[in-house]
Amino acid sequence: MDVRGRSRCSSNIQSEEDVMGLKRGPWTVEEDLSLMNYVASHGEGRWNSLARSAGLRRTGKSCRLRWLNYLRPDVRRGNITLEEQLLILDLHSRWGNRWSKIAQYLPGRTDNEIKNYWRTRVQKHAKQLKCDVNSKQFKDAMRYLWMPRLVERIQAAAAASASTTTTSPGGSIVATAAAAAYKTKNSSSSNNTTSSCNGNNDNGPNYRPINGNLEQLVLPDISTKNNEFTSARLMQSYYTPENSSTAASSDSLGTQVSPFSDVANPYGISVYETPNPGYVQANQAAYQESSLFSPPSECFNYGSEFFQAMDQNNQLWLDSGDFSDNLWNAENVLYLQQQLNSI
DNA sequence: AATCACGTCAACCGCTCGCGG
DNA sequence: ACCGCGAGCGGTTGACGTGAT
Repeated sequence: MDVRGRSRCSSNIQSEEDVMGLKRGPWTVEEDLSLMNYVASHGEGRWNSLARSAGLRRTGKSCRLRWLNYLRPDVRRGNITLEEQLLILDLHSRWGNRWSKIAQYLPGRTDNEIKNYWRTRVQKHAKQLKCDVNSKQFKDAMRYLWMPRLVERIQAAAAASASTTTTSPGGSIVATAAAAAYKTKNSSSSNNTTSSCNGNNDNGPNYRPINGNLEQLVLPDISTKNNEFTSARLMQSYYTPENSSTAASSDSLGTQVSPFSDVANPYGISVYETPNPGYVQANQAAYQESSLFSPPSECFNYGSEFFQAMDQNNQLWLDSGDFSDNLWNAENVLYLQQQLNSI
């Protein structure tokens, strides 16, 4: 349990809330248990009345947030994996700050967590490079430098994992999907590369297997609420349980046990099970075509020089330890700054 | 040991949207 | 068409942790 002692509320608001009988700030264990027990027996929704009925001196908003971001059984905690980083970068390039939409493709991760990751990690790197996180330069640096390196790291980890027959921690997203989408997008329409960040391209990711081993990897549209069941079934067909390398059957829909439940439930209480949002596993081979991340030269006029220079600097991208930290070390940042400034 | 600076992330805020009356 | 309410979303805040000095 990681309830920190916070009292961030101003004294004025605090006193008003006290008058109203409402509590703010960090949740106590007792409050968590009350909320979990109530949701377990009555389900989610109608948060204001839920708060009252459960005897919680909290706003409905607060209850909803606490449940969604912390108490939900399938909330996944821990570091953002390389695969998840790749997905976040890719999906953010498509949708921008649509955190909840991005979170839909990272099972167990909340929009809040993804948002925090973006602000604390990605924006920090943009700051280091002295360019705006929304600038084309930074986006291209992500797309053609950061993400390819992430893919390489994922491949290396997968190879190492295969050789030692260990499994990926936490059954995390097998995010070759993002790279597969990359491949598809970059090879089919180079213009998308530069237009996908403005919100016009609001289609769902079109993750397809490059090698064709999997029958279908087009991620279904999960944004439509009135076809939730259909979407769930579709996604279930892409769902890959932890430690499995093949797509799972959809027969267990509705009784799917979250692969993350062991680490997600802070109190070890099984509240209820929901159809687990599926996720895509594309074949690792999707990455291995040499032209995968070659920047389409027509998309941005500095591409060839920028990236040839990168390729020529053999030492620059040699990674050890944490990928992102290594990639963005002082030397690399300086080099990137020089490249960006020369554009 | 004390202090400072910075990163992390849970929680709150304000706003928008959708729905029912 | 309008209104009120609940739900959800993105942005922001600030307490806490941790490493550096």
